[in-house]
Amino acid sequence: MSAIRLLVLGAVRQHGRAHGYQVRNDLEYWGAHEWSNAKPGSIYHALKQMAKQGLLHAHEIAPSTVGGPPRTEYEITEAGTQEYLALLREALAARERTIDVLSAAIGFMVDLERAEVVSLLRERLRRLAEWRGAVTEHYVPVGGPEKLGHIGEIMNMWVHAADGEAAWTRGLIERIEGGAYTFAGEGEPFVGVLAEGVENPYATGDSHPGDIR
Amino acid sequence: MSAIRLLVLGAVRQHGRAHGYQVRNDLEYWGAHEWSNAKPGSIYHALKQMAKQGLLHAHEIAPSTVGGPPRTEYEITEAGTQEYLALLREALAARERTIDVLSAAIGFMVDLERAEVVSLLRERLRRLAEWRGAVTEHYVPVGGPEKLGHIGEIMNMWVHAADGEAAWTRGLIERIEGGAYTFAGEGEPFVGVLAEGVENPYATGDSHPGDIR
DNA sequence: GAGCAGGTAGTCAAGTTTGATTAGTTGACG
DNA sequence: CGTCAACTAATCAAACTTGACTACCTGCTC
Repeated sequence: MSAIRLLVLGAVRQHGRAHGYQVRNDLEYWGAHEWSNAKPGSIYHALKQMAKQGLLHAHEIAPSTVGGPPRTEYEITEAGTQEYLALLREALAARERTIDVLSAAIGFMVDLERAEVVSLLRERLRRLAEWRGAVTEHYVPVGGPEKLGHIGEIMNMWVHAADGEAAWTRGLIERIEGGAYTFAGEGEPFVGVLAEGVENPYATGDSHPGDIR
Repeated sequence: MSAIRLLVLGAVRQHGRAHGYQVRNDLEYWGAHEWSNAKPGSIYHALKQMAKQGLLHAHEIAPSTVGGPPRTEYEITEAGTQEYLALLREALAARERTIDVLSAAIGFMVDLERAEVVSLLRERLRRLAEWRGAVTEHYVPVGGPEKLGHIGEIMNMWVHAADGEAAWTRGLIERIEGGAYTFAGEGEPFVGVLAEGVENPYATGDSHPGDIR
């Protein structure tokens, strides 16, 4: 799974109704162009594709207000909401290799309820542990580990990565159980999109740091 | 950069001359189908593409020995070797987000000289530190970090990941400087491909662990 | 001796991603 | 008043990836 569908669905959903450029702006606001494949082409493609699949409803808008090319506004459908929640849950629980899907999922996690997020993160821990076991047990050749030579460093790296991720996940669980943040059904949600007409303080300025991706 | 070009170039190079199925088998032997996008389609595509670009030389082989579809054997060109080494160096030095490129690079690192590998890994450390600084400094909003809400967890995750990677990299540098493994120009190289006719002890058996990718 | 599991070698269509490019509008400056 | 830079909005071709599929042969079993 790439992060793009999750990001686009999440953006459209928070707006209620949004056209491609708005989505694109939100993703830039979130810094997604730095840590995911959120290029214009991918975003517009994802919108069209998901409209074709019935996850979004496309409204053709007359090219009225500012001129320029005709715009299409999208609205999330019931099927789209289901898909969004499914992607989000899977992203939180999966032992993902890429940081982009997990980043997106953390950004959207407050769309779920507190208890569910905790249980998804626990599932993540379980899968990390399972994988760690599989790597250490399964990839050791018959003649003992020393037969592996430098190849053993690959497994070492994986185990290291799994341990690091697990530690971070445990920390996050603790903070969430400790009452941090505001989740679904707990009142005033966190506002994560740009209001129309507000400038983006995190825009892709020249001063921005080395390519984060 | 995806890992596939590096993997395919490395495989062809170790064989001297190889056809698609042989490359495919090597990658499976290395477990690459578990942690990279090394599907048949991608492999054959990469071979053709790189032949078109002059990185590989394609020899058409009569469909002689066993029947079946006509095979093409590939040989790495001078340009291909240059590209391979460039990809390898970049993969070792880059603060990569994906584990697949780095896994491949670790597998091939002994094709370089010991001193160079160490210096590339130091460069990697430098870039990790730079990135860490950029994340902590740049992504803090005007009103202080508490304004970030749960979004701050994303940066927290990145910092965690960077620290973990740096720690592992330092460990690897230490082991290499301590004399571990056999690098280019140090005699008998490590044999990393299957000889023709030898069965693969790590084949995709049913007993293999949960999807590692 | 029919047929079926499995190995060998590769192709293909559909979907996705990338990077460049188009095309119009607005603001700013000399 | 022209024109140049930047913004808004989107498209396109080319490349890449995916998962399923073709086709052929060998060995084994019922």
